[in-house]
Amino acid sequence: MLNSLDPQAIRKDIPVPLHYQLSELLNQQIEAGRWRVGEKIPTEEELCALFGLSRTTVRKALDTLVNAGYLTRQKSRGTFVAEKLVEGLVNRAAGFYDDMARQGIRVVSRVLEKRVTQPPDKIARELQLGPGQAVIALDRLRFIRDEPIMLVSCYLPYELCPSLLEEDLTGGLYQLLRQKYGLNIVRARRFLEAVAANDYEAQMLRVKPGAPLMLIESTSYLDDGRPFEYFKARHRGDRTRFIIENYVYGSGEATGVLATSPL
Amino acid sequence: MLNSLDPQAIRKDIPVPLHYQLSELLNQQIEAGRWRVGEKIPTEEELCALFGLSRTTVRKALDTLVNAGYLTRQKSRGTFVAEKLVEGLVNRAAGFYDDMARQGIRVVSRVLEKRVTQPPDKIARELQLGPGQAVIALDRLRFIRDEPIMLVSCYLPYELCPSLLEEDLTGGLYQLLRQKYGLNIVRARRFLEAVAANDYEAQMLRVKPGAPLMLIESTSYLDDGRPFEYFKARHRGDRTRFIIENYVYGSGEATGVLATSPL
DNA sequence: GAGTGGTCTAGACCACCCC
DNA sequence: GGGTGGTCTAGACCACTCC
Repeated sequence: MLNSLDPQAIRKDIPVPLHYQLSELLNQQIEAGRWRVGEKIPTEEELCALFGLSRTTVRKALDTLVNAGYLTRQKSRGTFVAEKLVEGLVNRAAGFYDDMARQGIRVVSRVLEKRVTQPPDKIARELQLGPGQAVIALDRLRFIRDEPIMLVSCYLPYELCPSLLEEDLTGGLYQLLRQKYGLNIVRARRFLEAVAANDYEAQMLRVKPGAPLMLIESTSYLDDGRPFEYFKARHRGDRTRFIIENYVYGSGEATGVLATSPL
Repeated sequence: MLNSLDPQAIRKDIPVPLHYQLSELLNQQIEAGRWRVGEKIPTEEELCALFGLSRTTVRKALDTLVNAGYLTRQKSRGTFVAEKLVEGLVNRAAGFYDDMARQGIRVVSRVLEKRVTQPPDKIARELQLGPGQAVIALDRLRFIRDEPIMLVSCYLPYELCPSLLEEDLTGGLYQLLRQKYGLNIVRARRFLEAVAANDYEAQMLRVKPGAPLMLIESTSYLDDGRPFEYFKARHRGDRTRFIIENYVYGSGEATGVLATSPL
C-alpha cells in the first residue's frame, strides 16, 4: 500500500477504459493522502513509462481529475494536488439526504402526504408529460436532530417508478431511485430565492410567519435527457446555507458545485 | 455568413491553439443558430477533413463545448446541439454586473463608501493578509431600473490594485480589474443564506425590516491561487433569484454554474 | 540546457446504432 | 454493413520554468 502506484493496477485485459482506470487509481491515491496538498505528482512522462500507456491516455486521465478539482496543472512545472474544496462538495447533483450524509448528519423524513395524481399544468410542463400521464406527489417534512429543517413537495412521473409509494420514504429519495429503479439523475436546474414564511410553512418549520426561508425549485433530468423530478423545497433560513464553488479552467469553461451546509 | 464553416477561419499561422479556434468558431455558429437545438452537427471526421485538422484536435474542441453544455454526444449517432441552458448561464464566475449585462440589464452602482483601511480579522484571514497589509473597502448600493436591488461591501488587497479608488466604480468591478490590472478571477466560493433585513438594510433597499434577503458571502481567487476579493452582498428577496445548473458528465465529475436572474 | 506541460499529427481498432 | 463516437498508440515540436 505504501507504494501502490503498481503498474499491475492498470489492467489491459478488461473492458474498462485505461484512462478511466488510471484516473480512478490516482483519485484513490490522492484521497488516501499519498501526496500532500500542493505536492507534485509524477510527470506525465513518468506515468506513461510506469503504466505503459501513451501520453494521450495519461493526459485524459489527468484531465478528468483536473476538471473534478483534484489536481491543478502548472505549465513547465508539473501537476499538483489541488487544495481541498469544501468537504463533500465535489461530485454533486446529489440530493439533500446524500449531501448531509456525507457530512455525517442524519436526516429523517416524515411523509406528510403521498399519492398518485394528475399533475397541475406547471408540473406537467416541467416534466414534459402529456395529458393523462400521472405523477407521484410526495410531501415531506425533514428533520435534523429532531428539528424541522425543510419542507419539500416533489413530483415524479408515475410511469418511471410506479411502486415507489410502497417503499420506505423516510431516507434519501435519490439513493432509492438509483438502487431500486436504476434511475440516474445527471443534471438539475435549481432556482434559489429568499422568501418569507407563510402561516402553514411557519407552523411546520416552527418559525414565525414572515421568517426568511430559502425557496428552492428544482427540475432534475435523467441521463437520456428526460426530466424526471420536480420539487419545491423550503429551507429554514436560520438553519441552512448553501455553498457554491465556481471555477474557470482551460479556455473559458466554468464549472461549479452546490452543496448544503447546516448552521 | 450562410455557410461560414469556412476552412479559412482556422488560421494555422497565428499562435492561437487550433482546438481553441475551432471551439470558438463552432460556438459562434451555435449561438448564431446555424443548427437548431437537437440538430446534428458535422461528424468529427467531416470536421477533420473540412479544416484539415487531426481528430485529436477536433475532439478537444468538441470536448470544450460539451463540457460547457453547448453540445451533447451520442455514441454511434453523432454530436448534437444541446438544449439551451438558462440564458447567460454558461461561462460563469463573473460578477453581478456582467451577469446582468449578459441579459441586457443595466446595473448602476452608487458608491456609499470607499477607503483604504486595516481589515477586520475575519477579512484578513479570508484574504490571507499579514499584519500591516491594508485593504480597499468599498460599499456600494446597486440599482436596476432606478430601484435598489443589492447592497454590497467588498474588500480587496490594497497592494494588488492600489489606484482602484480613483477609477469609475459605478459599473462592473470585475471588468475593471481584468482590463486595468490584468487580474483574472478564476475561482470563487460563495455561501448563500436567507436572512431577514435589519433596519439599515431595509432602509437602503426600500423594504420593510424583517423582509427576506439573500445574503451572499464570497471569496474569489486569482489564477495563481491567491485570494483576491471578499464580499458580503444582500439581495432583495423579492427581486432576485439565483439559478444553478448541476450536471454530471463522463466518469463522475460534476459541474455547475450559478447565475443571477432578476424578478 | 534539461524538465515539463500544451499542442498536434496520422493512423488504428472497437462497440454500438441504424439501415 | 456503413457510419460514428470512444479509445489508444507513437511520435513530434513548442514555450516556459528552473537550475
